[in-house]
Amino acid sequence: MRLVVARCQVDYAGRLTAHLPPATRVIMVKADGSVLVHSDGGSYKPLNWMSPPCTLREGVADDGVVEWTVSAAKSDDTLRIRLEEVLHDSAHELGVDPGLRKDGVEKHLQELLAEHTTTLGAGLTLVRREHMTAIGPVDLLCRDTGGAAVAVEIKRRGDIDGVEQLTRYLELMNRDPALRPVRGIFAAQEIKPQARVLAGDRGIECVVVDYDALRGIDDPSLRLF
Amino acid sequence: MRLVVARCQVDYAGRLTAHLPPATRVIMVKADGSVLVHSDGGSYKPLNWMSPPCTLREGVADDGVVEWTVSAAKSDDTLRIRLEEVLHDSAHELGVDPGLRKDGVEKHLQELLAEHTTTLGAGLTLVRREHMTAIGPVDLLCRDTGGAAVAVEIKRRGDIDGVEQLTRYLELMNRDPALRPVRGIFAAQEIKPQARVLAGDRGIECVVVDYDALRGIDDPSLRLF
DNA sequence: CCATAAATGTCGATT
DNA sequence: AATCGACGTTTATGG
Repeated sequence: MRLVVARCQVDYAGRLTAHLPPATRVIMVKADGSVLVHSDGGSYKPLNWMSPPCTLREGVADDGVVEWTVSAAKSDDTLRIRLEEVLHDSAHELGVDPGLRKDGVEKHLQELLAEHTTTLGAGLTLVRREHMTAIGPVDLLCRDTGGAAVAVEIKRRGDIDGVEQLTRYLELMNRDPALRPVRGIFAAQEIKPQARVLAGDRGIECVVVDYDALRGIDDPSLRLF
Repeated sequence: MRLVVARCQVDYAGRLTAHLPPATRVIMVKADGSVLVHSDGGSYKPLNWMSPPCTLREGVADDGVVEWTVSAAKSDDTLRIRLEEVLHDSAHELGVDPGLRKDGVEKHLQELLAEHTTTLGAGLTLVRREHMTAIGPVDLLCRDTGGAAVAVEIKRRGDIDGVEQLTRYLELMNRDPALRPVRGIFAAQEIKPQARVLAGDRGIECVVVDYDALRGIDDPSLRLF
């Protein structure tokens, strides 16, 4: 890992073209050759970058300024960095990273809801998780007290896309005489207004689920701090 | 901007929980308090991070190890970094960045296609760009040689979402007696097979557009290098 | 300020 | 390798 702080100008040409006027920035060159140009604000996204696999070639422009040309290996994407004034330049041996362990995403929410289907509606019972259809798996297939099938789509954030997805499943499942009629439930920690409206128009019920309550907010073993 | 290279352990708790075992990494602390933890590989996304607005508090753990606690201002997201061994620590004044200029995204593609509607189909003429409907603007509204309305949805990458979007517009527009019948064209630089199949099923025509050809690939003033 | 759509999205899983 | 869906998405844009 090489860290450079420099007054620089950057140009990118690839899927789009982009230009950064001269200013002082941090340039990160990773062991795999990838390059990140960061400013002192914004969030984790660099102003400009080149993803691996790529190669860095150091050269000198016509006016004598040091210039890096970073070229992608598979496409003709190119990043050109003019280093007008280098304020810091250091290299560091980092080694291979053991990587990140995650917990708490949609899969976990699905597991919890599968075990607590009544959260979605009184009397609902689970038939199976990941019920397969021709166009993909439905998160939960349930039956209500009347024995009718209920397809459940689970999202962390209930967006319009999720409603469309569930609509496609329902359309398909309702062609199956063995299942018909199938109604839909759209379950999420948060449901966007537009998604709610579309769901209503499609006769799909919306349920907002409380992840922390399901997980058991009082269980101290699940809290890090 | 502060740059720290250190053997560290990181824990995040917020919308999910995540853990990084001890290893040497680069930690970037930006002027706005945001923190990025980078390894020596991967792409531009940090292993862990905290977005602004947030505050960094430096403390010492029970075992004497220096520990940073970064807390988000608006949520209770927390990032905890145990600095087991600091190999490098430097601070740099960067100043405000003038920002990025971009060119070549969807809007530009839409401008180009608006001026060259025949690329989408022989005899097509433009009625207007950004034709407003109750659920949002249709990229292009055209008429064909027979005078029938044609709604065009433009994407850089033609995905299933875009087909769904156009479908919603068409459904709505076909309820309008003044426009009916309206057919659809899905235009993109690249169209995914699944999107193509769905479009076919909906009676929507797919057109792959060559951005470079439209822009005029031979115009040297548009080439950076 | 809230809501939605785009992104040089990135990332992981699965075909 | 290609495709698909999720993401602590982030970021820009319009109401």
